[in-house]
Amino acid sequence: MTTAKIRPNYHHGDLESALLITARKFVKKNGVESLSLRQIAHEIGVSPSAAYHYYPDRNSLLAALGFSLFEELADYQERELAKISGSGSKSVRDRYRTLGRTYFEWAIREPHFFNLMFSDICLLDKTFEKKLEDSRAYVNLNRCLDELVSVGLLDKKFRVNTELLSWAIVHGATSLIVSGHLQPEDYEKILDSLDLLLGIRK
Amino acid sequence: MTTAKIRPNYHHGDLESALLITARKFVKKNGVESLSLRQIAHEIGVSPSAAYHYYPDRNSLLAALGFSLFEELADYQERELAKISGSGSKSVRDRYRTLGRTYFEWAIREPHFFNLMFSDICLLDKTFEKKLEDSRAYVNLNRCLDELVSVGLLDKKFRVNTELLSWAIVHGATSLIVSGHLQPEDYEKILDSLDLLLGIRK
DNA sequence: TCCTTTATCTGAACAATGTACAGATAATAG
DNA sequence: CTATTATCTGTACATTGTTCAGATAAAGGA
Repeated sequence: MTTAKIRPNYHHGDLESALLITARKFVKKNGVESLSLRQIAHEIGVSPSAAYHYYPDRNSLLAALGFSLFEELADYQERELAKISGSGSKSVRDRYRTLGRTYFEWAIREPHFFNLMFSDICLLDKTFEKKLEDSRAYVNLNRCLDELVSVGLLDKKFRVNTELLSWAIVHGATSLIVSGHLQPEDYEKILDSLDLLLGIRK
Repeated sequence: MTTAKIRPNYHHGDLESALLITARKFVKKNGVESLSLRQIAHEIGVSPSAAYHYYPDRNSLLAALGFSLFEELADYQERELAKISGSGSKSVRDRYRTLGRTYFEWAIREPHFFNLMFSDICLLDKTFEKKLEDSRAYVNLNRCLDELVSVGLLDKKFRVNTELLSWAIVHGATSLIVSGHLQPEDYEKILDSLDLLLGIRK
């Protein structure tokens, strides 16, 4: 339970994370455009300008939110990965599929989050570029591809930028579906088309 | 009475397309967020509310702009396609590559356009879904894939949803690069990785 | 030609927004 | 207990999207 504050006005106590949590709720429901700093401040119970002590402007708050959403996605992916035990050929393949499936499903479930994460709002945060190699989702993908090699499902000489290709396919399908240019059922079609080309039978 | 009627303020003549043209200029320069109906109206020389005679709100103007940008992209693609003559194996393969390359290059050159086209602003226009089959870019892609089959570069039995797969790969790579999560040089890496998997040598 | 109708645009107004800034208030350190 | 610092308020300003009554020009009919 939260600590009972005698004075909820001055010194909120944890305004910085309260701003993030409330912003998350607003974006989740109505998307980035509808987010209003004043509404957030009102909901928390602080003055409209209180947020400026933690974030220089509206976009900075949104960027911080976007950054945290990458962690959320990785959390979800790792939770789903954990459900698959073993290191056999079938398990590794399942894990590889799961990485893509979770990416897609998460975006379908929270399209507003997905749009924020890949909008130019999160672009101004230059730390993103450096963080790519350290991104948990990216690390998990690379590890999974290495497992595919070690288990004999992917020849070592073919493992050249396969993490980029995998990401591009899953992200492309997801993005086109989230933006309404393709239908949700097209996700499976796209992966099946690739499998067919690669000579993989289900 | 206040404004001099020397200049034809009333009845601009072609305000609807002037709005589109000016909106295009603003989005091209600073993106969707920065677009202001009042600035547009001021630049054209009409009152702030003049636009509402042609578009019910700001997003409708942006959606109309986004729609026209799909045509612009198709124009550019067809112009580049026209530079490649012949129906031989090499020409067809060149055309296929060109479709992807132009998609990517266009997005890199006009990232704000690309973002608008695949934003949820252009989602509310329900006509988009129906127009997919009629979209020139989509038609060109399908035609090109059929040519790949007829020229022997793609076995007929593998041509299942390959247009969706192709689009997803190119769009995914492009989107990740435009959003700053990958670098421009990754586009070639991704296509090369696919070629390697498919056993295609350059 | 004059009159009526219709399409097009203006002007003023309103509520909401992001943001800046001076000062009030509470927590903290000495 | 006092001085300092971090945190938040209150006010203010410019800008925005949008509405709406009415002005103006164009078009059509007599």
